[in-house]
Order: sequence, then C-alpha cells, then structure tokens
Amino acid sequence: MPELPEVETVVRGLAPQLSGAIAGEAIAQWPGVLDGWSLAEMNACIPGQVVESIHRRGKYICIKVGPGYLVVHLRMTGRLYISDQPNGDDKWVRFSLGLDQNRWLAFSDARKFGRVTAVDDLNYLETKLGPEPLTLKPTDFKKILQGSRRAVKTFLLDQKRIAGVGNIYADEALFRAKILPTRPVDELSDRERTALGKEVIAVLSQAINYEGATISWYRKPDGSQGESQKHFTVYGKGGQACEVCSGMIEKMVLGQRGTHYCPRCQK
DNA sequence: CGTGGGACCTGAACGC
DNA sequence: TGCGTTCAGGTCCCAC
Repeated sequence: MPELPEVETVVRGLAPQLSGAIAGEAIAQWPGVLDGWSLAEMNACIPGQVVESIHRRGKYICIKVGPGYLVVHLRMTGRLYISDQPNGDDKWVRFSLGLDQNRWLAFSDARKFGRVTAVDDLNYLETKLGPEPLTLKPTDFKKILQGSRRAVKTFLLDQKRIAGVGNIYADEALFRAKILPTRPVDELSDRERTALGKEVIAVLSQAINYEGATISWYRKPDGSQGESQKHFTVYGKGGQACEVCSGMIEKMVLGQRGTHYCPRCQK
C-alpha cells in the first residue's frame, strides 16, 4: 500500500516518540519477517541501544539504533506504530521491538510481504534506489526521464530511476501532466518531462500534506486514516467521469499493474 | 536490455 | 449463507 507519502507520514508520526528511546528485546511473531536474520543475532546487539533517529529513503524506513540501523519496508499492508503491548489486539503483528516505559514498536502486516532487517550502514539502499523526487527540480526530470523505450508509467515505478513513486501517484502525476501512461519515455518532449517532474513533485507533496492515502490497510501511526484518497483524480475511478473533461476514465493493465487514465485529457 | 509471468501472502469485495 | 474468483499501495527472480 504505502508509497512515499504514506511512508513519510509514518516516519513523521513516529519520530517524536522514537527519538531518544532505549531499545529492548525484539520479538518476531512471524520469523519470516526478519529477512535472513535470526532473532538471536538481533537481540545480541540491539537491547540497551539508544534509538537516535528515524528517516525515510524511498519507501524504506530507516531507524538508527545505536551504531546500526533497523530498516523496515511496509510493502503492501505493513503498519508501524507504538503500542503498550507487543501484540495487543492486532493479530497481524509480525515483529515487535521493546522500548523503555513499557512501550513497543509494533510492525503489523497482514500479507507478510513486509520485512524488518538490521544493517551496519545504509549504503546498500543506494544501489537499489534513484534520487529522492522531493529534492529535485522539475527540470531535473529532463535528464532522468530518458534512455529507455519503456512505457513512462512503468519507468516511474522503477525505484532505481526515481525512489518512492508507486502505482497510485504514478497514475495521478501522469493525469495531471496530461501524458498517456503507455508513452515510451524516449518519445516524451523535454517540455513533457519537465511537466511530469513538476506533477510528480506536486502530487507527492500534496499527499504528504494530506498525511497519506487510506484505501484499505494504511493507517497513520496513531491509528487514524489519511485524507489523500479523497483527492484522487483517476486512481480507482475507472468508469467514472473525468472531473476535467467529463469523459470516461479508463482502466487498463500496464506492466501488470492496474493503470487509470483519461483518454481525452492525456496524450 | 526489456518484458511477461510467477512467487510471496492474506483479506475484502463481488458474483452466483 | 457459502463458495469461488478476483483484486490489492511492492519487490524480486527467472525465462525468453
């Protein structure tokens, strides 16, 4: 579920509670969540360490614990929040990290796609991820949206090209830039590349302001819902009228992902 | 290099 | 009510 704005919202919500906390023992209710680690290895180095900070890189959540990091990816249905119990009444908790003051950092994930891992440094993320879109200017996208015949939608979802864009905000940005998702990247004009860059930045920034999109699973760390889904223009609106031209919004499959667009507005 | 398919998983929604 | 099907914000891996 979560794309860059949802992950950013989770990080911002957790930061005040996590920074300065003392880590305790970790529990893996579902061992597969640890991605190759054993709980014993994790518990040999983490308890007693100070949680210094938390930040986002792409869709990864990076929590600095002592000299290393706990890295969390929410994938489709992951949630991260502070709880006063390791499980509570949440039957989907897969991992919990004890904290001081009888608190727990709980990672809940119905589909078991998400992962929690511990690393010495974050360099490995740089081999997987392109630049952060919110640090870019629209004109930077002239260079980024190049060198491929792939469909521009598929290209936007490639985390090595741009980090953090997912299925929803790719569709939304393409609609606002009036570009069909199927257009090969190499056939875009520089004007279109800049326009798309501007809209990627705008769509992500706006979604952060709305604190993410709650469609089914996503929740803010305090349990409340985001508002971003109320402002979608094409995502999930196949068969409905386009709010710009009143034409019918269509849904197709592109790169095995549901893709929503307005054939009249997007060229 | 790019794409298509499948795998990884569970739950919700929908059709009959 | 119940069963079967389809779909879902993501990423990785393999065959072609």
